[in-house]
Amino acid sequence: MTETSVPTRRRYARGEGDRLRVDLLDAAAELMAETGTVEGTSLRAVARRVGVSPTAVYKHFDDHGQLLAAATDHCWTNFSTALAEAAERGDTPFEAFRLMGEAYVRFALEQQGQYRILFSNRIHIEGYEKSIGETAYEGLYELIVKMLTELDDDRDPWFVAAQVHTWMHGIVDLWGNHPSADWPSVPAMLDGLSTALRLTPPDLDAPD
Amino acid sequence: MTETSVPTRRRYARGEGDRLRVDLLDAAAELMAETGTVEGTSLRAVARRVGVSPTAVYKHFDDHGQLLAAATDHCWTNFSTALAEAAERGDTPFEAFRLMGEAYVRFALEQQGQYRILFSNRIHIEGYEKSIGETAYEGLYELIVKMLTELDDDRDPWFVAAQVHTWMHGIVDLWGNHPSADWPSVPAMLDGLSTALRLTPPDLDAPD
DNA sequence: TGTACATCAGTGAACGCGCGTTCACTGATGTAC
DNA sequence: TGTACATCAGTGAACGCGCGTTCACTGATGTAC
Repeated sequence: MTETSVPTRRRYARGEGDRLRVDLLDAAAELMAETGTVEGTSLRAVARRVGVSPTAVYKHFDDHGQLLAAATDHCWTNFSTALAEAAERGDTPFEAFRLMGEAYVRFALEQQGQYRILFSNRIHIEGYEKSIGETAYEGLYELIVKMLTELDDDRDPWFVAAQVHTWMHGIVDLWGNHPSADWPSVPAMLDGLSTALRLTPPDLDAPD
Repeated sequence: MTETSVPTRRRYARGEGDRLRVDLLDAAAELMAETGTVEGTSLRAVARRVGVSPTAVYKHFDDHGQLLAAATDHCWTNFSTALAEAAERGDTPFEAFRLMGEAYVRFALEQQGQYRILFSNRIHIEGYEKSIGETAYEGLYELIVKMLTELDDDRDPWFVAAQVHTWMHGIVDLWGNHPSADWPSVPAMLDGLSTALRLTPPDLDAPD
């Protein structure tokens, strides 16, 4: 049990050495996701998973911190992509909003480790100043502008976006960290959010 | 710089040895709060801060995990107390709700480390199964029951409590983890929450 | 077509460190006689 | 009032471990001549 069993890796051909960089990032993201902590992900463990000596990491990253920072960026890309793809499948902004919400919850629950790394882990790595997932946030902002327009609603879309984002984060983060507690269902909470923030299609608002 | 400088601690008198237990819990909570991680808080560091040898810890805790678990409970108590005290200062349930909300945000921002430990850190310590801060949650639940009664509102208080809690958590957690992002102000978000969830005093609801 | 050589993709041993834990101990102090 | 002793509140050295990082190296491979 717990054999070392290096997966008999073949070295990359001459000129393809940069591919190891990607392998290291994937492995680091996996490990960070499994343990749920960034700082607890050791350089040696990442190298071990790829099947390479710890020294090889230094060919691609200055030090441990740079490896972690790059791997964190890797997770941001995964998250933004998932949300953008979901939103694209909606025909109306309201549908897109709902699909995006479901994708958000799905990513947070299925890729719990990655989500935690992005939103529930303060990362203090020297030189790493990446702000909150901007691509994803811009997509949400645009959706909200469209919905408010259709609703003839003059609320500040930036404020509403902050409301949506904080609430969504609270839902999935508390659920992720306290799965045993007795929470309402996901659809119920998403419905509740749309209703409370008045982000439902116009025809459903009529019989108020 | 970074001198060892043991603070010339005097050993506790005979019969008072249990006080070291409390000292260790305080130091552990402090360290956990400073670094923001539970697992990263070493037994040796806790002992060092108290001014005692690592071995002394074993007189009061079975092992490293038990120390961390007990220190986490310590933080729960601090949090629940802060919220309960704030709520008591309100004359109406609506006032109490607002005060509790402000206390929640204050605790989360001022005692950021402690807050993170409670809500943003999954703790996997064998034998530690403490669920989410029940005392604090019961206080919130009761407040919501009172408010809904005064408002003649037949919503499920348990569902509304979950809405409030998830949203509050999302607000402070995102702010804590991404302080550089451009968020609305605390009072604005709290007002927005009360309004969206219709938890404002009855006389303010009239001119709808 | 052959061969010397620079380059590339790594390796392996070693370092000093802090860690959790165990073991045998020490020295002050209250209590029994 | 005196003293032996059990108890209590700790200590100090040692262990094996995984860590980040450094250093000198190795062996395959494409390229220049």
